[in-house]
Amino acid sequence: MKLSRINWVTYKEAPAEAEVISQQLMLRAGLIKKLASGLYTWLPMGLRVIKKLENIVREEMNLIGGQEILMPMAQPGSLWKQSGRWDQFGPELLRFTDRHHRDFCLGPTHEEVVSDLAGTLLQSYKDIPCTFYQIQTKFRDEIRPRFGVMRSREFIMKDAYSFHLDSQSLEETYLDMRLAYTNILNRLKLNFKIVTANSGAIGGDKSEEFHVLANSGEDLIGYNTEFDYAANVETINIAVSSMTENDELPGALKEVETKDKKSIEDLAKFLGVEKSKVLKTLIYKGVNDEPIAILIRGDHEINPLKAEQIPNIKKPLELISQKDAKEKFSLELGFVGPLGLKIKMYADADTKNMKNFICGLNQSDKHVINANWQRDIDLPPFLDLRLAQSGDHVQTETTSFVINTARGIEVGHIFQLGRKYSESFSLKITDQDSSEKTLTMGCYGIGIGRLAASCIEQKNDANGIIWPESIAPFRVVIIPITNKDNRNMIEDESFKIYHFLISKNVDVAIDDRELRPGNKFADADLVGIPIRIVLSEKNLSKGQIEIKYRDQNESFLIDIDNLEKTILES
RNA sequence: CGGGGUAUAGCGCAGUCUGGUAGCGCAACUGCUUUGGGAGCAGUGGGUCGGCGGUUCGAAUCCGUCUACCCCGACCA
Repeated sequence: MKLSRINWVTYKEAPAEAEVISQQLMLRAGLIKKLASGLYTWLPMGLRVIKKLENIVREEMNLIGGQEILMPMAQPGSLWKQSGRWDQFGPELLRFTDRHHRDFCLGPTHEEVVSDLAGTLLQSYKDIPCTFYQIQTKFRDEIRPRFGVMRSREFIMKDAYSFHLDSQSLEETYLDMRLAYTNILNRLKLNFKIVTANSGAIGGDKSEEFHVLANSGEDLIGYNTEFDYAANVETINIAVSSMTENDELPGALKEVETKDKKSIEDLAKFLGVEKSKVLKTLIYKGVNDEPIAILIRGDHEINPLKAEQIPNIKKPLELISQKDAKEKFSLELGFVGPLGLKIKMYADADTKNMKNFICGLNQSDKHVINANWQRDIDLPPFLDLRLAQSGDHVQTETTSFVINTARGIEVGHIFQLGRKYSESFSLKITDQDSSEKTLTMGCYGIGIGRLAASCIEQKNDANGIIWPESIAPFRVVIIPITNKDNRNMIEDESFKIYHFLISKNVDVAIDDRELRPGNKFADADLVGIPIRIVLSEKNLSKGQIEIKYRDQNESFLIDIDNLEKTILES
């Protein structure tokens, strides 16, 4: 490709709204253009990256026997009502009606459509197991699109669905898929972890997420490398209290003025204590308008997935509003505490060993110090209700250990769905013995745009993107350095090399634009082309050309005769 | 959905308080010079100042209203 023929514009400055490095560099390097919140156009240079990524994913899917299909993005609402997700999914599902007033939605995922397909395509035990996949645009009306293509509303995703007679067959395909995803991420040279996960809105039995480690990641992962353990903190059950019992003697319960100290942060600072000395009381909505209190240590956070297990609590978990608290239940938020509180209470297990703690007194601007269980407050049920933190102990079947935490970008998610959809869509086949059997399913997703962004998050420098060779927009760029006297000669030599590399199937671009060398170097670095070949009069006169790899600092000279060997073997 | 902010040339911004000829840098275009890390000189084009309404002799600027975009929060009482 001649770069003079691509409409490619680069910028020295990123738009002010670009927050994370991948978003800044994608915009600066002319890979994407924003259309509206969470909607991006892939420009010619950027789409080359996407197409290469898609092909890597496609190759790995085909290797494990996946069959590529393409399903519609607009989906009939009737299918979603059949699965029950029309009501479950919430406003992320973009709904609309057609001219006949029929309900439709834009597909955020395709379990319904593929189930409908499987109902007609799969008849006999001979038809399974099988796996369908597609690479397609999804739409999710995200509450807050962010970070460029990392969390956009419209995005490209590879989604795959497998059908089986029994869980053993499902497990086999699941493991194939797990390996395929591992291969994909390895081919992109990404540093990632496979973590056990919650299946969320998709539903199902077992699931794992693939997280690319990056500080800009939106998820928190608890891990222990020694024990080969990694899990989304949401799923981690905390086995051992991080707080051992102490023999502190109970002090006298005492009321304190705490004017306007509504947050734990302010309160702890005001009283000169650690946040862990404070018992936090959170009031959630219950199913029948009856509030429920959760007590937790001041330095801990509620795990919504665990809290939603509390009987009669509203799902999804929702705190009551300031207004309702005051008007309906006479609660002064910020000063609520278990002392004399008349509503149903549950406490996190880690509060059990707290002694002489601080809590609200259910009056404006007042807390108490030296509160103690039993003496002052009847024991509530103690449950594991909090999010795991770095330093927490995790108990597995065989052993226990301490975890660290890291941030991750969720690029892939694989599920063993079981029969959730096959039952609502009556997916049955005839078995060998002529009996009817209900199918079981798996589903597997990987975000294409998010993979591209992840690569940039993990590898970049002050000059721009450092792509892995497998997905760079071009693998090699040739830059001729000319002046008016040697122009024809240098360009001839450059095009000779260009055509030679094309004949060897090398993905090569030549920078034939009317620019000074500095601009060409800057652009090549910014867009992250892995190999740069520079032709200059000085080196050509010795029969040499200069090679520089994007991820190394120093360039080196080679004889032109050695070009093929150098490029093809690198 | 709640809170905060922004909207002026393709991008980054000033001008708004105190109403009076719409500016700067980068980018683009033309010419000349230059050609190993985002060139220099000279010149050129590009704006209904987010939309609508109001106040005023006069509005980017003041008032009202709508819209879009961004940030924080939406579980920390």
